Amino acid sequence: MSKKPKFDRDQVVANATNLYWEKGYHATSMRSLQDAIDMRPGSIYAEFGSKDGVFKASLEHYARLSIMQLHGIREASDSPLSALKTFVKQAVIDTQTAAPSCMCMLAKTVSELTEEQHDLLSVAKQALKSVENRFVALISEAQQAGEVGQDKNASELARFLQIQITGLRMYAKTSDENVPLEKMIDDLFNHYPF
Amino acid sequence: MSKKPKFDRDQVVANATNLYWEKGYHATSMRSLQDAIDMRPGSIYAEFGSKDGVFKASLEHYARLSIMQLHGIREASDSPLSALKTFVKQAVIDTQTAAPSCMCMLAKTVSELTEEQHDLLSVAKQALKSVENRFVALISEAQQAGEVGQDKNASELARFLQIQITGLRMYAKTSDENVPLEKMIDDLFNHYPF
DNA sequence: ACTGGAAATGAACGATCGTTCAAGTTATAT
DNA sequence: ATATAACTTGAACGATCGTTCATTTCCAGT
Repeated sequence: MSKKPKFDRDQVVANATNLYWEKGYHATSMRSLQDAIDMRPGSIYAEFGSKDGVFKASLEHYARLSIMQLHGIREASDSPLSALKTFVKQAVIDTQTAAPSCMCMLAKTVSELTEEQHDLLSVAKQALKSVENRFVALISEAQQAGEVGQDKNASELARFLQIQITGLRMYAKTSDENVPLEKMIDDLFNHYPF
Repeated sequence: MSKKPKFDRDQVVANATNLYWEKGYHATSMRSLQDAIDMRPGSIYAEFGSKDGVFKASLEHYARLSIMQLHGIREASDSPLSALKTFVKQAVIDTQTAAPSCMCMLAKTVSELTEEQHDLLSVAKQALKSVENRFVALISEAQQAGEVGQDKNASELARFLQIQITGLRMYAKTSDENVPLEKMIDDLFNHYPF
C-alpha cells in the first residue's frame, strides 16, 4: 500500500550540498534550499527533520564523495604517492574553476561554525579526520612500496598534507593574482618532510 | 553648538570586531551587535551606515591590530626572524585560548563570503595581502642580517608563511586532541624552505 | 537662562527566517 | 472500484532580520 517518494534522495542531497558548499551554513536559507532541491517544506521536513538535518546529510555526502574520489584516483594511479599528489592537485587546482567553492566544504564549515552548532561542527571535524586517516593508509602503503622512507611517521605526514591543502586552498581564494599552485604542490612532495 | 558623540569609537569597533570575529558575518545580527557595542540602531546607522559598514570597520581594525602586533613583537625582539616566529606562535597557539575565535578573522571572512559580498571580501583579501607584505619586509631584513639565505625569495617565503599559519590554525580548530603546534612551528623555520 | 542643532533613542516597518500542518494527491492492496 | 496510508503541497505562523525615522535628550554658544 501507499506510494513511494518521487524524489531521488541522492540527487537531492547532491544539490543541497552544492548550495551549502557555495554559500555556507548561515547564508543558506530554507527558501533557496527548496528551490535548489525542488522540494516543498513539508517533504523536506519529513525527510530531513530540519535545516540542520539537510546540512548534516550534505556534510556526510561531501565526505563520502571526497573519499570515493581518493579511492578512484588510487585505482587509476600506479603508485600511492602519485595518487596522493593527484588528489591534492585536484583539490587545490581543479576546484578553482569547477566547484561551488574553491574551499573544502568541511574546512569551510569548521571555520564558520561555533560550539553553538556543536553537532554539525562535530560531523565536519570527524569527516576531516576520516579523510586524514585515508591519507595515513596511502602513506603507509607508499612506505611499503619504498616511495617514502620508513623512518617517516605516516600520521605526521598525513597531518602535514591536511594543513597544506587547507592553507593552499585558502591562499588561492585570498589571492587574485595567479599563484603557481602546481609548482608549490610539486615542492610539497619533493622536499621536507617527504 | 551641538554636542559631541558620547561613545568611544575605537572601543565600539573593538567590541564589534570581537563579536564578528567569533560569529562570522552572516551569523552576527544587528541586534546582538547593538548589545555588544551598547549602541541603539539610529546611532549605529548614523556612524557606520549599515551592517556592512560596521563589518568593514571591524576588518580594518583587525588588520591594523595584527600589523601593530607584528611591529610590537619586532621591536621587542632581537632579530627579524625570531620576531616572525613569535608572531606565528602567538597567532596559532595563543589564540587557541585567548581570542574570540582561533581562526584568523580575515581568513575566516574570506572563507565565508562569496562574490555576493564583493566589497567586504575585497577588504579582507587586501588586508591579508598587506600582512603578507609585512612578512616580506621582515624576511628581507632577516636576509640582510644573514638569518636567511640571500638565495631565497622573500615573497615566496612570506606566501609560505601565510599558508602555514592558515593551515595550522584551521587544523588546530579541526582537531580536538592536542596537536604539537609549537614543535610544528619550530620545524617550519628549521627546515625547507627556510 | 535660553535656544539651535547634533546626538541618542526605541518603536515600528516590511521582508525574510525556519518551521508547521491541514488539505490535497497518488499509488497500492483488497 | 474503493479504501487506505504514504507522500506532496503551499499557505500561514511567530520570530527575527536589517533598517528607518519621529521623537526626545543634551550640550555648546549667546
